[in-house]
Amino acid sequence: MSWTEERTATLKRLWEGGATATEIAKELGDVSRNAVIGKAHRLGLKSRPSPVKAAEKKAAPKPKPAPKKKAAPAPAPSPTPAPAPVAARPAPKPTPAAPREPAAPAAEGPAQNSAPASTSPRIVSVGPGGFLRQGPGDQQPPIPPAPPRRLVPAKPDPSIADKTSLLDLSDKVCRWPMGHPGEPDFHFCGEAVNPGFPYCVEHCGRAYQAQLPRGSRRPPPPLPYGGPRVR
DNA sequence: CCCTGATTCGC
DNA sequence: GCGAATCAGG
Repeated sequence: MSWTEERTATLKRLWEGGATATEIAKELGDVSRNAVIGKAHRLGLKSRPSPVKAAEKKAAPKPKPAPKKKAAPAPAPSPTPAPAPVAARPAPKPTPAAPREPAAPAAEGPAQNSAPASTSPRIVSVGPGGFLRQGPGDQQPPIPPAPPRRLVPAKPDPSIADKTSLLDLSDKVCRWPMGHPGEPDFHFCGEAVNPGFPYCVEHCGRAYQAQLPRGSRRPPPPLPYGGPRVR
């Protein structure tokens, strides 16, 4: 297997979605965990909470020798002592007081909302999944929109004749994806939307998770697809 | 031991 | 560019 456009996109989506390299490899199939990691790095994605990261200590008693396995190059003792490597390390100082840009809200993904907005939220009611339901004249979504990822056009297939295809989407029907893109039966929910949301009431509950108190957060943000079947 | 991601390096 | 082998932390 090669890294096609689609496989690469899937890798990127899953990687950024927090899936482990093993999970991604399993999902993609025909690739090893190492392949996934290697590809991810080549793509520029990198560094999600990794176990081996604390490679920084004031006192570094472990300079990490040369565990070269193959073609161990000779130390090459140069005749010249090569002294005075003066400006070796300027000690990069990345400006600790990095000022936050005025606005850079991650508009998608499991946004970890922080500020609890102390002012009264004017909540009308709360939906099944804990999302905030709004009144008609109150059209400011309290939660960043567009949780779902990209919509992939499903091939015209007779098996989905009765299903809601990409072309059937409108502002009135639930856009929640059912199944995985590319699969023959991939379609959309199609139920009547919860007013003010792109999804029906049921899927609003999945798309908009209630902001739980710190410490009681559930790790796996339920993505529309990309992992084990969600339906 | 298991898991994880990071890195290297021959291909 | 790819990924097995290896390293290294939890």
